[in-house]
Amino acid sequence: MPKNINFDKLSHQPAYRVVSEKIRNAIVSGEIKTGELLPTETTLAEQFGVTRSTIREAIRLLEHGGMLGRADRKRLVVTLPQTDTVGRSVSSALLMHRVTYEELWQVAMGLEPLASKLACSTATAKDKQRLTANLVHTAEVMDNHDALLEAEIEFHDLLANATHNSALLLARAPLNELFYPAAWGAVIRALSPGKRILVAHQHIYGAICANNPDKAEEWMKKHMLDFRRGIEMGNLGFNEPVKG
Amino acid sequence: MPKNINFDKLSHQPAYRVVSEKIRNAIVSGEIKTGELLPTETTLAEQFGVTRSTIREAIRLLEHGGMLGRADRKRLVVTLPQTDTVGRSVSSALLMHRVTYEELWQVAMGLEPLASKLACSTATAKDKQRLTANLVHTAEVMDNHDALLEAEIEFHDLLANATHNSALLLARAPLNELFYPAAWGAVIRALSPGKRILVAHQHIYGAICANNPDKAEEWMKKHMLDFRRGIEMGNLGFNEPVKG
DNA sequence: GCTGACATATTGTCCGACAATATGTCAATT
DNA sequence: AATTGACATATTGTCGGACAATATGTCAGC
Repeated sequence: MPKNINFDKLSHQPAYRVVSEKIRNAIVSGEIKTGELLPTETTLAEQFGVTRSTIREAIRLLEHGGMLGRADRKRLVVTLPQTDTVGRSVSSALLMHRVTYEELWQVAMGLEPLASKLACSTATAKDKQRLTANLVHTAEVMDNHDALLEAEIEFHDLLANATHNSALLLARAPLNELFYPAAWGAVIRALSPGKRILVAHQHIYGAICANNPDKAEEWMKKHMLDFRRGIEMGNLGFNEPVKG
Repeated sequence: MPKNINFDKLSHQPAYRVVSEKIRNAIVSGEIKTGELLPTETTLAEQFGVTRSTIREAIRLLEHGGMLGRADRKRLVVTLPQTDTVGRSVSSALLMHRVTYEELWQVAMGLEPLASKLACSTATAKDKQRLTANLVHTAEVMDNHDALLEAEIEFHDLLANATHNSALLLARAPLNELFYPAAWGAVIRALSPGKRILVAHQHIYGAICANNPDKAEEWMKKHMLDFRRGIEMGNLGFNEPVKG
């Protein structure tokens, strides 16, 4: 009787994938530090024992994630993935999943008040200064729909940055890219809520400067609920998929 | 006096980037639907008027985002990016940013109670059935550290899936991959809190079945705070960077 | 010391080739 | 009729070499 040999399904990974994974490991493990130049394609090809074409495909795999940037448009340099870079691939995924405004709003309801609360204890002088400048600018452009939208988005982004929590920044990246531009844009065009927006922002900012986390959180919640009412009043299709 | 001609700094994007972007647009705009096969490399090369190598590099750029998968290990097929696939690149980014357990915990504090609350009204019978099975299994393996950790992670994942909110799922993907395995793992090994975990899960599950969002949210908060206390009691380096 | 010419290095793109493998076709066999 | 096997075909993975464009380094000349 023949032995029952158990062959494990051999996983024939293409070479460019293997190479890519090796480079990726070298990067996240810190073996190649951020800011350092990646070896040239030819030397990489020699080291891994493959052709330059294969190396190039492996590099492309990583390039999209944002961990590789261009130093001088020639040599590649290891870079810290920026929020917006990573956010773009997440946003693509969400668009393909036909994510609705409602779903994004729910996430925003979870993250934005949290950001407000955290920012109270983490915001630096520089952060507060940027927020101040944003408020001034918002007051100036209150009647310009496009400029107002831009200022509104910037406020939320500055606030999130003031937490200095990279996990939070990445988690809310799709809000910047998908949710606010489309949803706030619609509300602003339909209702011209410049005044209401500014007042809410001012209260949030005030609470942060007063180091009052609860109040900051509460006002951000109000702000988001207010926004939701705007969507509903304008009958703007809260349950429809976001269109990129 | 010569006219002041204003040349805009021409941005010489490499061909593989342009091609990649065009394909990406075709995909997210739905021009190529999910499940459909991507044209073969040679036809793409003819259509875009570039070489196959260039096409291949363009494809690699998209492949990492998870919007392209392999149908039969040959032809490429357009696929819905899975949570874990997208999550992996986010996790890489977070690792490079030297994200701390504390930061991830803060995000978890924002998203997990939210998931509990939302799941009350969205969980299907199938979802609840899966949760039940998880609870039974958790009770069985309560003294096996590895199995308990796995069950604990699965509970939170099932809960999040029960919201059927893809934005929320993507936002919390790094928790599954980075936070829970390392942090919960440490707590479980140090304190053997199997009983406490199970009780908390049962309360959350009970609140969902009773359609009591406030209670579900509250218990999840307790659960997360409890976990944090565990970390602090064990003196397990809450403020250190997560090691991948 | 600065400038400009020149060689060098590196990437972007092209071309052609071949092996491995999945798919389709069709005849032979049971 | 259904299955099998042989064979041609299509497609991807990998190779090797080639050349243009451009950034970098070097060195003479002013």
